[in-house]
Amino acid sequence: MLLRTHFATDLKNVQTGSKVKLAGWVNSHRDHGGIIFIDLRDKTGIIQLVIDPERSKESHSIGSDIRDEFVIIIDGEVRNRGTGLINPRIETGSIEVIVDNLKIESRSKPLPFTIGDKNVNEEIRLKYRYLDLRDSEAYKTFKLRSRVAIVTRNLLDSLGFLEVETPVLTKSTPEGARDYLVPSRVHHGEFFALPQSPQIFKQLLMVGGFDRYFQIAKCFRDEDLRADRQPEFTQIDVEMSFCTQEDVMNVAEALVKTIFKEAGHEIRTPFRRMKYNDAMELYGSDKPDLRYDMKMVEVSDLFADSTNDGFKNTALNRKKNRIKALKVIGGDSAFSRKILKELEDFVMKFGAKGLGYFQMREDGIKGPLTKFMNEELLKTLVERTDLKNGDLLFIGAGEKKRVWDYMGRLRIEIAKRLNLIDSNKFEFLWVVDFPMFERDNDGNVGALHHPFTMPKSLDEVDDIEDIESVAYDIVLNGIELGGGSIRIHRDDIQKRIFQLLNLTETEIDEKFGFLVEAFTYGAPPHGGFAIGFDRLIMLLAKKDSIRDVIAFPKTQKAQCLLTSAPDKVAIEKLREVNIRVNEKVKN
RNA sequence: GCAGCGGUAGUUCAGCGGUUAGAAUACUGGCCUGUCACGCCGGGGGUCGCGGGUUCAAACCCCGUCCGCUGCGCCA
Repeated sequence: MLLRTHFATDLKNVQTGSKVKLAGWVNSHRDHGGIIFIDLRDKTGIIQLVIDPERSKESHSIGSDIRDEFVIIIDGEVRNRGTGLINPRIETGSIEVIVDNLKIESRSKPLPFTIGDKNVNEEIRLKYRYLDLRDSEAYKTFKLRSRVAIVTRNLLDSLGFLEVETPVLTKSTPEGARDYLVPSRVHHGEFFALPQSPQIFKQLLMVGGFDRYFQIAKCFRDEDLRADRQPEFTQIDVEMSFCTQEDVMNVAEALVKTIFKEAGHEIRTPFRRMKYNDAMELYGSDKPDLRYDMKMVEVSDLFADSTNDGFKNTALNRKKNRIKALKVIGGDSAFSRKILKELEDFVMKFGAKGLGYFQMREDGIKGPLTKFMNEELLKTLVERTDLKNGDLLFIGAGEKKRVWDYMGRLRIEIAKRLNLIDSNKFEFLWVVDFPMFERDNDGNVGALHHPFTMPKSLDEVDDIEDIESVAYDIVLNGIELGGGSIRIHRDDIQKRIFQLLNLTETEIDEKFGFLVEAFTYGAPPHGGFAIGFDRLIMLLAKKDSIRDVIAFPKTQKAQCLLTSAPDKVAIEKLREVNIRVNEKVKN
């Protein structure tokens, strides 16, 4: 026998007078002493139940005991509500179900918070995540997530991609993020690592001749969290053989287009493209938000002739430094002295020594820096930046990476403050031609993308940072949605890259020997991409936090408040895996 | 690791050195046959995150600590 015949909102399409069986939660109840109203909720929505003692005395006596969030199962009859009794605020507001038989299936204690109340602290909502998920908006979000996963599988299947699962217990590799480690019971003192991505395995699948692979893969990185970063997350991982960068981009675009269509958005392909270097010079970011303009303008040459030694010396070393101007249309009136100070403090957090500015007024260009420039230079500056009355021009000067970074951040900050961002827009962009290597603050050379990326050339160059790679990122509205590259498929090139990354022969052999060896047995040229699945859903669902699109997310301290994981384990279990825990030592 | 904000009734908040710590809502007892956040009358409910200090007196000031959020570092 069925426990229910319909979901709540199905009843819109049911003949009045039909006998139905319904099941769900009591969303709210209104007991008038005589008649009782219950709003019954299931995953589809709400339907009003009426319990009338004249119809069913027994149901009425059970019904008077009912409280919110009880789980009930009822038999009843669908009927139209009388005139003036229609509730336009619910989908089923013109009908109701008169109850003939009522069963309380499961009782509920008073809830710690009201279902759907978004003002409740996240801490309490995460502890009772199963209650938070009862909200219909959460259901909608996860329905979207499910749909996107399904269209992803269908599209990639239709393009000849094979879904393959790669190991979760795998090998720790030296580069990249911190690994989550899993002790081996069988091998004393040895550990598995959880994969940061299936990168190496998917390349080995190409060597295995699978030609086209995909996976909706869980990835793990033991790094500190952000609003859009969780320690375990999901990516759509794709790899293909005998392909060019164009082939990979076509697949990625087709996939993104299909996904957005499923979410109700028609988007145009192909996406715009921009070289990494242009992105940095114009927007100070490798993931520029193109929903608003505000490009940076190079003004080093003008300051080279200024009478301020600081600016002048910065300007003269064009290889190392930049002086960038950022125009804010109408910014002179929009930004008070106090706000200018706030913006200066803002950029100084990111290493700026200060923030210069010019103001365009009725009677000419003003500002603290005008005294260092002659009329001719000021005139050129106004022309080059197309400065109009009422505009403000910010000037950032210093080491180029630093200037790119803080002026890029300033651009975003100003766009937020002036409401320049159209939240309904989707601006896609391919950022291409990434550098192969990058030096960190200590001067150590690392791979910008990852060490399996094909360099455009390994010929001798002045600076290792000048070597470009066949790598590309998909950027949407200033967020890195995903990225990929053409990979190295030759053992000699792969070895050379590891050497340039200062790995010793022994390290290469121990950590990546199996990969390099695989390339000695006939490896096809290959490449691919990965898209951050959670971030993608977050954007489509217009959520501010990745936690809203993950069923059981972790807090910023990487804990699960629902299960209290991670947790201590019994000493016997530790002994079994040959681990002893040290006392906590401060510093 | 660092910075900012927050932690007071089940929940959301007010109180910011001086009676017995309040409000709304939730909960609960009673009444109520057309409500839809039902209504009306009554009732109960607090480790003011935790520990220490200053003070005649601390939810309030100081120090430490824990937790949550946002960001920085970190995240090939």
